Amino acid sequence: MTIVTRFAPSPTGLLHIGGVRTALFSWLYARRHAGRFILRVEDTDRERSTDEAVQVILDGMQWLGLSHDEGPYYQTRRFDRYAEVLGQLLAQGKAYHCYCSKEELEAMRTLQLARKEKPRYDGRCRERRAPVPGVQPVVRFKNPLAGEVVVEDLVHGPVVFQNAELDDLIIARSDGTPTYNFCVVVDDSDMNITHVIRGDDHLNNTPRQINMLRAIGFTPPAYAHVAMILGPDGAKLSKRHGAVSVLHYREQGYLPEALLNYLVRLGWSHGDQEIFSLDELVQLFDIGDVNKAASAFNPEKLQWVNQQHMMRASLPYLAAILREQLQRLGVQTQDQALLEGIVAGQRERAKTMKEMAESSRYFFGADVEIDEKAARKHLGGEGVAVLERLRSGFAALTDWSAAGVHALLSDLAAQLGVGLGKVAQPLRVALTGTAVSPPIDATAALIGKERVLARLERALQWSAR
RNA sequence: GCUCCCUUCGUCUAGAGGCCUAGGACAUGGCCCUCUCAAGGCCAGUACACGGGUUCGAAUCCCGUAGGGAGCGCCA
Repeated sequence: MTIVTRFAPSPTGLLHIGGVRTALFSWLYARRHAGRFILRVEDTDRERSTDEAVQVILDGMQWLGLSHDEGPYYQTRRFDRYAEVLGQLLAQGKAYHCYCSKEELEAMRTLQLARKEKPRYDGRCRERRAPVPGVQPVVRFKNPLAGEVVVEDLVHGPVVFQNAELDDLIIARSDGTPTYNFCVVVDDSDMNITHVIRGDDHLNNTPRQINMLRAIGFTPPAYAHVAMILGPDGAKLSKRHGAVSVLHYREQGYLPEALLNYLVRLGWSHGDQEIFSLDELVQLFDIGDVNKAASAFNPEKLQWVNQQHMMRASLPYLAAILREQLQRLGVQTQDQALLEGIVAGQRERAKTMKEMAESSRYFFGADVEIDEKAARKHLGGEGVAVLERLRSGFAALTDWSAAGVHALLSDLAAQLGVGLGKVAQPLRVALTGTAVSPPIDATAALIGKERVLARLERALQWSAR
């Protein structure tokens, strides 16, 4: 049997990391078993669904590389099909029209709550024969009255629900449009979904869906309900710390494979391994190994994971991302060698590609902005003499490479009888404007002789002012 | 209120009765390396929610309690 999973987000809010994680689990499970992965947009709530949210889902999935084999399907384009199944259920007496008014229903609920009962529809229209004039009825599914439904959940194990706890839910509104639970059931059945992997907020819906699935003659799929992601404070994820569009992470300079790696480790592990390539995940992931408990989102660890991936990624790949990030800062460049050189020098001192771009501005443009504090510390006093010696030394340097620069610096330090730091720091401030950069020999090599000499000159001017 | 779910370091997790005086990772502190900052290496502290059982033996099994979460919509 071919494994078929799906990711079925509703575009009523922007796709965030919680959704991404369930998408990832579904995708991984399908890939792991050489199955199919379907993308389905559950947009039946026309009031709250937005085109922007749909776009974020599409763009986000693409950025992350979570490719689908089918779809995207849109529920709003399948209304004819839902109407067809609805008609069948009605004809077979498995669903019925309910003429209760919202007021009537509301009264019923408050009464039940007052009696400390679980609010539920009492089925008063179940056996009604005659329509009520002037009332557009809703359609309710006739849920079994007795017995139990067992959800064989892949992460929770068997979960038992009593049918007596369930009521006859509305599957079509009075305007004829189908509701969520019904659409899901028809879709999962039509699309031959074998494994439903979703948030555990749906666990309570599952017995109803199983009953409906059986009513339309489909063997229910396997289910796996995964816990949600909490904010760093352990509370529900909010806009403050992560309930933002996934694309936000792209803007912030995170690598898609790093985000995925971080997310998969929330509730899943493989021994002591922390860093995984996507291929490894496809090999190792199993939905049955996922934890039951919710986990908190930890931005620091995400950063660490991101840097680990940066240190492992290829130079050309990172160079392309760095170029995009630089563009956001208004720096345009096509110099591939320079970009790769920067990546090589910066990737172990930046947590994100955005941070790398921000701390690499001195590789571009003619001048650098000199940081006052760093300049005061390194460009004054004995630094001046160092800078002057450097100026003449560099002017005469023919081997313009990191090794060549390094040789010059060590010689100078030896001549002056000081440590390398006494030479390197003034030079660093002169070249980068700051006291922090990749190794100064490599940095100087990347910046180039012409600009190095110009910046040395300018630093000397700063000292003399 | 009712139903369902969850509970190991601050955080992510390992752990499927003896290997656990509970392992790894992030974060934190210290040391080392070092031209800066990092990266890397080493070291340190901090956890089995609580209470009862079962057992020669429990983080692991059972039962309660507490705490947290979800659902109970003509929302998805």
